[in-house]
Amino acid sequence: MHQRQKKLLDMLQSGSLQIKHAAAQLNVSAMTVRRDLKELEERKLLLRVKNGAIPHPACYEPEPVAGNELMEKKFAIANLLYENIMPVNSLFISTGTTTLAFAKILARRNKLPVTVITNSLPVASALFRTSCKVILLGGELRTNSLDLIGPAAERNLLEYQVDYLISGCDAALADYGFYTSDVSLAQLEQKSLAIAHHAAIITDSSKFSRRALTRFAALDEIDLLVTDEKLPPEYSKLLVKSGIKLLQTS
Amino acid sequence: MHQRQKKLLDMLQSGSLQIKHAAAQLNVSAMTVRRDLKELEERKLLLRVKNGAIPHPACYEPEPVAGNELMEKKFAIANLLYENIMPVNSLFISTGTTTLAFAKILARRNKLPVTVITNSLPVASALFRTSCKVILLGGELRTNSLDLIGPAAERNLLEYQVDYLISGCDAALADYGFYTSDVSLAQLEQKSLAIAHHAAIITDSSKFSRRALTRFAALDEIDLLVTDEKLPPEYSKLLVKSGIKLLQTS
DNA sequence: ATGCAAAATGTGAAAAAATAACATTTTCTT
DNA sequence: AAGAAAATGTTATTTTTTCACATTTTGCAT
Repeated sequence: MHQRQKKLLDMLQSGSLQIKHAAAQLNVSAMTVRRDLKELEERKLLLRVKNGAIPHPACYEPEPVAGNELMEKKFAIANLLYENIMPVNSLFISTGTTTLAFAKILARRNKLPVTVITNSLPVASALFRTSCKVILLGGELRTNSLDLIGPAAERNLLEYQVDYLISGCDAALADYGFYTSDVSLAQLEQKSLAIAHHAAIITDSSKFSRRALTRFAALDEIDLLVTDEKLPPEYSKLLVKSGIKLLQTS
Repeated sequence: MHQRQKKLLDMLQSGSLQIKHAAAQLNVSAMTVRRDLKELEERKLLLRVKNGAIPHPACYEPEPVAGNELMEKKFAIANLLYENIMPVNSLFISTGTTTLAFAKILARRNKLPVTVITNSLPVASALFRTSCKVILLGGELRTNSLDLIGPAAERNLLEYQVDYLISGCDAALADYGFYTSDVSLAQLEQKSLAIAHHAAIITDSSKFSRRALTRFAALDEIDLLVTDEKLPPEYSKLLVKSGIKLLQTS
């Protein structure tokens, strides 16, 4: 990396950076600074804002949001869940983009003191400075999904009890259960089922009829499923027959 | 808050927001959206970027400091520490703004696989997508300082051993020791000293001759102290006499 | 209801910033 | 040392933002 780009990152460390100021300090034209900032932004090292740049908010989302359309659907689902389970005293919110959407809705709508246990940094951060008390499981941080899994997280989990487990899934019902593509995560999900009085799964309908690596829950372990309106009827029947309360966005 | 502003925040939840798009969707002029965004930005609810806005990224930063003079000093100190202890295999990085500066330097300069244990979310997030393996202690999240303290964190800590402890302090040497103003944090710091082979404290010289609530370390428990050039000579002598290696920025 | 004041919103001009295209300088290779 | 390639600077163009002011809406007292 160019020496000058390193200096730009240095300047950024103290919070933010203005193009004019940086150009003067480095004795180059504003255009050059712009070009550097553009390159550094592409490498996810910073974020350009009007007039300059700020450090990359790496924490904020596991993935740099791609499909807004799907996200809106997820928020609708999360919102429906919120309206149907609140108020509760304690929640476990698992890792995932749909569960993160739920956390954000909780952050904005809930004014009561709720204890939230989570293994996801984005979820914890979404509840930053809200009325929620947040307990984060410890363990090894997976830096792609920004969550904590593994033996340490599982040990921590067993010290708590919650009213509701909120979880997503990568695949549903293929052979009657809920699946995730990560083995260690499945293990953690299984243990969270054990500490929760009720369990809800939120997922968009595209996950049905898919398969994924590991099953973490059988049908009768789940109390509530929230999804969108496009769920094929054969699945609805199956869910209802298994005693799962089914909610769909309209 | 105005209904429309709530809607804007809603749109933002899915990642980002474009002024034109939002104006069309809300049936108002772009100017009105701009005005709303400006107001919401002042309330720290979002960040305006070219053409729109993104959610407020400061989630993992304790304070959204911009252009802090003291911060530059902290980076100089942290940098000096980096040059003197690296390479190591494992580190415990405690919570604090100076230790966060160290984490950022580590993130940028280090290319080797280092295991970092921390109780600070900002530190964990600074090491996001680096060669470092990050272990986060579990426990209750303090949402002001974004760190984890308490019994759960302490229990977690005891399962590890590290080469170096990196810690800051709120006060130093008043009656020969290192102090913090938070009792639970002091307790955690004491335990981290027990699991570390070496201990370093990084702090600016303004902390000397101050007092703070709780002592977490005696002089002989510390191996290395890094501070700036303004440390009064009587303290240097005292430190060196206690066998502490002293480093000062120039 | 009516009129008035205050607030909110819209409009177009002006300023500022980002981009693009092109000119110039520097660096590297042979 | 020449030429190509890369980096940087300059200027023009486009886009975005801001500002000032006109218009509409809202709230409230009469």
